[in-house]
Amino acid sequence: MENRFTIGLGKNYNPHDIEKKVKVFWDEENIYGLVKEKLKGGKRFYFLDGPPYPSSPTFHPGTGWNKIIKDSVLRYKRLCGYDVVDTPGYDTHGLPIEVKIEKELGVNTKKDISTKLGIDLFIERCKDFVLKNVDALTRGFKDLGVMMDWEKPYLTLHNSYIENSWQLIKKADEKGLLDIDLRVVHWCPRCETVLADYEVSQEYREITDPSIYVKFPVEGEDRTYIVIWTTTPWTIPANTFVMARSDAPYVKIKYQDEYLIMSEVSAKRLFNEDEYSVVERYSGKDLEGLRYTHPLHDLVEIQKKLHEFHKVVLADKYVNLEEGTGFVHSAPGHGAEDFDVAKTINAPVYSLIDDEGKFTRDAGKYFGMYFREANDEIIKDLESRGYLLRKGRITHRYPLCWRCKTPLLLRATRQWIIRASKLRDLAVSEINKVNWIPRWAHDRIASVVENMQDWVISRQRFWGIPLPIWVCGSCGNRVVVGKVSELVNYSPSMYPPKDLHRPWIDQVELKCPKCNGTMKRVPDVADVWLDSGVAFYASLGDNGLDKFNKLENVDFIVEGHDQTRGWFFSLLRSGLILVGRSPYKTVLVHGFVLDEKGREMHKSLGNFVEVAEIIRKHGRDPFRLFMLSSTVWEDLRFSDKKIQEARRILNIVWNVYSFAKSYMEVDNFKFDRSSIDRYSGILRVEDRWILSRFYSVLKNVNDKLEGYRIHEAVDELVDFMVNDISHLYLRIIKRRVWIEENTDDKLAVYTVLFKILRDWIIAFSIVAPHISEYIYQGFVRSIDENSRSSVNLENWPNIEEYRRFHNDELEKAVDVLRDVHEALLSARMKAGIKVRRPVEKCLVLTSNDHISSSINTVGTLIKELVNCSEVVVDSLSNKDKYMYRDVEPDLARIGREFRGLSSRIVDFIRNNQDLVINELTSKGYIEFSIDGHKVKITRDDVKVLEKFKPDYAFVERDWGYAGITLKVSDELLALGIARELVRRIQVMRKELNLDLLDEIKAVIYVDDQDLVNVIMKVRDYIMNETRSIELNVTSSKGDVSNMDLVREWDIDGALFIIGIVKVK
RNA sequence: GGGCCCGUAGCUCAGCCUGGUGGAGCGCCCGGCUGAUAACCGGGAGGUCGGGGGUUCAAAUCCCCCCGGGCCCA
Repeated sequence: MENRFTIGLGKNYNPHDIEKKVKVFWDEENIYGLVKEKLKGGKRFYFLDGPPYPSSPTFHPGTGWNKIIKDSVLRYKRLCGYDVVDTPGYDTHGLPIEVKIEKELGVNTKKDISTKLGIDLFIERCKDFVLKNVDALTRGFKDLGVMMDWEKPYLTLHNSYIENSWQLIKKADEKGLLDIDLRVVHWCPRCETVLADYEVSQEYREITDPSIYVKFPVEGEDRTYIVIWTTTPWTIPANTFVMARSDAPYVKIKYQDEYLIMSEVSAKRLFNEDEYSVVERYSGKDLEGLRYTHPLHDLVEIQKKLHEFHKVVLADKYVNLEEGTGFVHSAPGHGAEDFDVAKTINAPVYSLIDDEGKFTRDAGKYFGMYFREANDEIIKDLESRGYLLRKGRITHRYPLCWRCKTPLLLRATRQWIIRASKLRDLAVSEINKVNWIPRWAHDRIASVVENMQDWVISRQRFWGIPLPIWVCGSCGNRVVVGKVSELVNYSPSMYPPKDLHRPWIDQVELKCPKCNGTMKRVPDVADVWLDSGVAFYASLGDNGLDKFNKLENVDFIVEGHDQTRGWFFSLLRSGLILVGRSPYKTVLVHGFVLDEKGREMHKSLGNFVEVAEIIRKHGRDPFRLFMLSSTVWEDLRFSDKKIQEARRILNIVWNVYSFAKSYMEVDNFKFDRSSIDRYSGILRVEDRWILSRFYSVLKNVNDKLEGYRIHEAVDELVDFMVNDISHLYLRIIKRRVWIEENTDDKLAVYTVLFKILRDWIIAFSIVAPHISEYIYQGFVRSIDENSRSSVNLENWPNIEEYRRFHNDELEKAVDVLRDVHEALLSARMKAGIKVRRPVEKCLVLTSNDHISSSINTVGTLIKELVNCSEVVVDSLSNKDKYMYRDVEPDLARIGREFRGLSSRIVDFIRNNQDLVINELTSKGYIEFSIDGHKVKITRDDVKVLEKFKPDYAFVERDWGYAGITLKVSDELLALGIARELVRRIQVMRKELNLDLLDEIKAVIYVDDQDLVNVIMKVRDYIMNETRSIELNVTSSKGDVSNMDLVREWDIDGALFIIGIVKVK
């Protein structure tokens, strides 16, 4: 049945092959559908996908990481029996897409879209573009093995989504939070729309602007001026007043034949000391109300209305003395601070720039000029009138439009806002109820929330959610619509448009309930943060809010840390407006994918790596393992080498299952659930250990996954497979499974091994689903006939089944075993004795009770691993049995101290070693006389060396010594040679490509009758190990011509000729 | 300018919350294994734990300052 899932010896791990087959299997068998069916009615787990922006058909590796993290969590929850909400989403509206379509169509202005092209065509193109990209992205995500409801994603462009989103605005209106207000906003004159502060901050660039000092004539005083400084001459026509700082020192100076008023520091900065003289001093307060005449009042129409406000206004907050003149020229229509101050003095707010960035009629002479291009003209006019004090250029950081790189301008406009600042306190308390992982994510959102501002929701564009606000042309009454069906209430004869986008929705006119007048929709669309912010209920389809209320809250979201200020915040804000609380319970934050050097990956930097390319090169599972091993909330450095490492780990996984499968298959082993009980009485220490160990691993993995510390859980799983199963357990049990009969002992091993391997691969499927499915099909299903049709239909391993095996002491004993094992191998190495050669005894000298009792527990394993006949634990106090001490005189010291007597003293020490050592250890010194001279030797004059008796090889560790005996009995020698011969014959079998079960006849020739006799003693052993039905050992060169393979071997200097032939 | 994260072996990173002789993998050098074999095992070299100060018997770990990198915001 599982031809396509072949596992076994000789089959290598090939990710591409495996992944392809598994994908076909999942599709053909509709595994996703079966999983959904299985989980239907289970506990709900509401996961909400942060919708990526489909502006391109390919995605960043970071987006891949994002989806893979989500996938691992969802897979875990499904295996645990949760009926998960796994709808993927796409954030489909917004200007970047409009800009792309504009480029495709070759239109440059907003007006072109509405007049020449037609909004309907434009919207259709946006939609087509988005849907095409959504398709491609979905294929890409699916290809990574991400299991979500790809057939039914939520798109913010769906009618149901738009309709759901309207409820937020309606709710805001009901709560009295919706308003229309004059706001100074960043405006892109090319896109002709407002930008949110958030959008502005993304794109500051160094640009060069004029830097001018302008003289504003003081009213009623001859040749006297207030001096201001600006880098935006185009705002001067809109100047309304001048701000000063009350506590700052100002001066009136005489410069040439004029009088200039400015801050004291700026005078010093602008002029040399001998160029001017101070005429009068003021503090800012003294200057309050000082009136001036606008320098271009006769050229600018609107200035006629502004004359009464032309005076000095105190505004300490907004005037800094480090730059400029201490006077800030203020145009309330073009500066946020100016706007604030204007309100306090009831000054009017005029913006002289229109949507396209051109001066309006109010600007008089400058009417029709583009704002930045008017700079030169304005400077020229100021200069010709004698009002320009200085001019220069300055390079400074200036905000550009992040989509089209056009320099922005500040402009007062009427915008729809939601007064979110009123919800600030609620927000602060709500974020404390959310589980932020890691904890510092809370601090980050806190700093965002504490500054929560009113939310400008309107955008003057096309491709977005239309604001559901209708205003009456006659009486100004406004209506906010929360559902399409409500439209009919206002206008019974009306058919709602099939598509709720502009321009179709614009044609819907309602009858004013107050005056029967005609109500038209406001032309704006919504800020895209409204789109994604309402996803917590809008993504749930028709009547999303009702469904959300049933689910209670979003259980889990995870996005990159850039989304703190983005989606996490916008979801929260929308939740507060609509349901008065945080809409999510747990937030996991993940890092960014950077390139190898830690720089951001960008196509423009040339360090961008396509996901498709990674998959082609390494495979999906290695990529997933690599990403899921990385600390979730820290940035991840992309690295080919690390992916290869991940692949190597998967290769070990593969080899373990391949090993297990080969043997279980040969023995026709079948697993059934009761067998673990049947064999529990005869389990060996290693079996009990690995079961206990798996309990501990499972416990840690569960804890870590519940806390979303995914990378730690993955580490734990991988470490268990590589270090506990592959490196230790398999090595220990190898001999037990080589036995040919189906002994209970072997069946017990198989049972333990199978159970653990089955449960492990189920757990691992959340990390590497393809190889896990493949192994589940090729290994688990062929040995356990009661298994499910897919690993995805399994249950998460039940830790309770392992609890009774938990034995902490045993686990610690095996830690000791590892330590001692390593020390003993090191001792063998020191003595130059290969592991293949058996030794008589392994010795452990220690006074550490934990070490000695542990060895008593696991001593049999040491015998197996170190290849010795006996393990002896002895107390450290008995070490004299194995070692002796030498005293080595320190010649330099003794020579210096005793001069002529030195050589005789040295001789004495060397000839009386025992005496010297005893005296030195008991008293710390020894006295004797040479030629009647009294000599006192201390510990410092000699070195005491510990040496081992020649029969032993020891190494030192912090707990004592580990060693082996070097004397070898004839029997052991024979066994050693046997293992050398076995190994060579195995190599030859391999060379002939023999099957595990094939039998051979063999002949061994060696020109030494003694060796022949030795070998004859272990002939049976050799035959058994090599599956030989006949073995001829001889010292006479016989006939080897009918052998399949003949080889010469050099073993410890003796020449052996071995021939083998396969039995047909 | 502010908030947060990171800085540990040649490279990539654990360890830090809860102070007690600095670890792993990769790479390198030497050796071994050979019925998992394009796999595996052992040994070795390699660290001023970014720098400086403080607390403490004891600091990679806690506190303060500084330097470098990143993210978010001004």
